[in-house]
Amino acid sequence: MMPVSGISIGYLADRTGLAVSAIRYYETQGLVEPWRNDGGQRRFHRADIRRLSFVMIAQQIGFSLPDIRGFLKALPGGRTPTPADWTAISEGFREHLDQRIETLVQMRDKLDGCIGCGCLSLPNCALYNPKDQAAQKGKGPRFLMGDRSETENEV
Amino acid sequence: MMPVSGISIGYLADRTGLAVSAIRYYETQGLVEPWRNDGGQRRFHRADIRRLSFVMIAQQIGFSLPDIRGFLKALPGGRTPTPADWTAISEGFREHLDQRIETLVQMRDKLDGCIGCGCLSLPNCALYNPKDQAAQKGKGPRFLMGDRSETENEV
DNA sequence: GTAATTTCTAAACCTAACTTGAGGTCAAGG
DNA sequence: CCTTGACCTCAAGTTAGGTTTAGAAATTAC
Repeated sequence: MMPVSGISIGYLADRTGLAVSAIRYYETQGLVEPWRNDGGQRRFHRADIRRLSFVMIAQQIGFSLPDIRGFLKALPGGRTPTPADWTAISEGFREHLDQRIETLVQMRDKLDGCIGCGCLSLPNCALYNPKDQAAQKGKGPRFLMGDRSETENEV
Repeated sequence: MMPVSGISIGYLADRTGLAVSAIRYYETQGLVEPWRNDGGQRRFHRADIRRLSFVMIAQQIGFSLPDIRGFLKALPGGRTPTPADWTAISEGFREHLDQRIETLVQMRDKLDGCIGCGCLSLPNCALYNPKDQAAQKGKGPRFLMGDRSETENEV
């Protein structure tokens, strides 16, 4: 085995495309855990290139940094994802993506309906109402677009 | 015609489901333009219920407040969208949604590819690289997941 | 052995979209 | 008249995900 001298933050930044400041920030968020050399500078594992790449991909897919920290912590020993880990995790990613897509498609369908009928009254409209907001109390828009029930002479 | 006395911010909040503070904020962003009564309190048009509902829908579809202000300003006289306006605008909304969906679907396809091949080297991976970031300089992850080229004994 | 880079820390700053708080006013009911 | 609730302004706080800055110390390059 070669000595594990570790790589510098600048090299890691080059290899991942992240800013040095971003990597330091990720450390505060528990996404990487470098050690320090004698001079007090951070040293990273080479595998952290892969680890941070994983972070970047997960972000693109829509996960927050706390989410991602959760994924990483769930791995045996909190290690950086191996190929096998990646296969398992990416299944979950796919489901997340599927859901996001599904939500948008539903929104699009709803929008098409609104265009088609032209009524603009949308009492059941999901557009402004992604998942839960509707059920809250008696509040919320009752006749969203166009409330012609009361005296409205304008427009 | 009845006198246009206008509605209060509290009533508008009730009808739209927005917080009073949010409506005041929207005013600072140029999304509504109430006038004041003798006591200095805001008075809104009844049509502003519809106007703010429009704002909420556009937000759900992914537009920023400045974007939305643009839509509203583009309308004749900066009026609240009428049914006819809505039909025209919603076509544009649909395109925006289509694009968002398309982006996610491409990401999903890419992800499927990564799962399938299991190589984890992703030199051309679009996942972390939504649209432009790749072209910048010589930077960026070169072998994203797993850079086995140099001495790497750890996983 | 210098000079030029890199890295260090801590705190402040940034955007978006709001909320909260302090301190004061306005309007309606009893 | 007095109280209560809705409203007012302005400043500061919030969350997410970072960036910027300043001054100092470590490392690398020549």
